[in-house]
Amino acid sequence: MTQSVRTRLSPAERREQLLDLGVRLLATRSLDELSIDLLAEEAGISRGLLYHYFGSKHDFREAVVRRAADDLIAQTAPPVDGEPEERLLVSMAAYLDYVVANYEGYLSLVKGAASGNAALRAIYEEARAALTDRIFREDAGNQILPDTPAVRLVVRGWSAMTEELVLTWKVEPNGVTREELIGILAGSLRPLVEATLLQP
Amino acid sequence: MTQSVRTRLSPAERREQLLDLGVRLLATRSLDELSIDLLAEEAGISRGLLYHYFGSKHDFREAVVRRAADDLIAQTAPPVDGEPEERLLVSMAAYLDYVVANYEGYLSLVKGAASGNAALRAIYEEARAALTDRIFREDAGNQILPDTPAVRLVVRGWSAMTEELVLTWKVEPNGVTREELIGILAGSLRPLVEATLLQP
DNA sequence: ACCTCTTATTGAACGACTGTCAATAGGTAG
DNA sequence: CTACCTATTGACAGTCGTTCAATAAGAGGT
Repeated sequence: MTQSVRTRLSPAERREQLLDLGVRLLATRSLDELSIDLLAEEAGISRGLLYHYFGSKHDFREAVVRRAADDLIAQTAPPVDGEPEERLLVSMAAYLDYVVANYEGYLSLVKGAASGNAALRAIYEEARAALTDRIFREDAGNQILPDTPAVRLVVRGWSAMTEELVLTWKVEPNGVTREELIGILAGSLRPLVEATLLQP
Repeated sequence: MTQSVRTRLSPAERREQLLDLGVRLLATRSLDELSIDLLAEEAGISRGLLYHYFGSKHDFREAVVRRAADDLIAQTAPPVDGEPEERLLVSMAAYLDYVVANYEGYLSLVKGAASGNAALRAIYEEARAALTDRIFREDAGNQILPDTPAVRLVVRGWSAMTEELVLTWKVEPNGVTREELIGILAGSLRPLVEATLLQP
C-alpha cells in the first residue's frame, strides 16, 4: 500500500478516496481506533495531506460519520405507495436488512454518536429524525399517531428500542426469525402509542 | 490542589480516593476527557502513582465505570413487598430519579459503555441485566412475562426505550410531568409483551 | 518537446499524552 | 533513635494529533 511515487489527484477525487476509505475502515475498527496514522498509511499518503482536506481528526471523523448516515437514510427509503401499516412493515424490513448487512459500520456510527462529541451526536440525531419523521408523514392525518409531546417522546423511545432489538438480534437471534422480529417491531408501535394515550 | 509535601496513604485509602475522584470528575468531563494527567493533578499526586494502582488508563476507567454502575444498582433497589405492578412503578421512579439526580455521571456511564471497549460494555450490560432481571423476578410465576426468547428480547428493547426516554425527558420535558413519564414507562411494558405474544 | 506556473503533497518539528522504572522518602516497628 | 518496608516520585521513551515551509506533479502554453 505504500506509494513510493507521489500521485497527484484532483481535490474532489482525493476527498472521495479518503472518505470512502474511512467508511470502509469503520467496518473493521471502531471510530476512535481510526487514527490519522492508520488512515494515511492505508491510503498511501502523508499525515499532512489529511489536514489539508479535513481540518482536524474530529472534522474527518465527522465527515465519515455523515457519509455513513447518508448511506443509511438513502438505502432505507420507504416505498411511496401502499397502506400505512404495510409501508411501516417495509420500512422496518429495509432498516433491519441494512443494519444486518452493514453491522460493523452501523455499530461504529451508533457508538460514535454516543461517544460525546456534539457534532457526531447531531448527525446521528438527524439520521434518526429522518427515519422517524417518515413514520409521522406516513400516517396521513395523524390518525394512528396524534402529534403530542408524549407521543413524540414515545416514538423516539420506540426508535431506541428498535435499534437495540435489531443489534441484539443480529448477534443472538435465539431462534427468533427475521419475520417475527419485523412483526414485533412494526406491531409494537401502535400498542405503545395507545398505552401512552391511556395515561391520565 | 498541588501537594508540596508527599503524603503517604494506605493502599486502600488511596485507591478509594482516586476512584471517588474519578467518579466525581465524570460529572464534569466525558470519559475520554478523563486523562491521567488531569486526574493526577486533581488528586495532587504524580502520574506514576496511578499506574501503580491501576495498570493502565483503560483499567482505571473500567474501575471508575464499575463503581458508577454499582452506585446505580444499589440506589435503585426495588422494594421487597407490594403488588408487582406497584413495585414496577416504584422501580421506574427510583431509576428516573437516579438518572435525573446523576445526569452527567449516568450519561458518561452510557457513553463509556457504547464507546467500544469490551470491558466497559460488559459492565454496562451487567448493570442493565441487574435492572431487568428484577422485573422477571418480580413477576412471580411469569404470569405477565413468560420467559421466551422473544419476550426476553422485547424486555431488553424496553430497557433501551426507558433509558432513551428518561435521558431525553431530562433535557426536554416538553410539558410531560414526572408522573406521566413514570406511568408511560411502567405502563408500556405489558402492552409491549402482549403485542409480542400476538405475533404469529 | 521543453518550460512555467499553480497547487497538491510532503516530511520535519512541536506539544500533549500514555506508559515504564529505578530512585526517593514517609512512616512504623523494634 | 535507627532501620526497613513500600508508597510515591520524576525523568525518560514512544505514540499520536497538528502545523507549516519546502517540494514536485502535471496541465497548459509556446
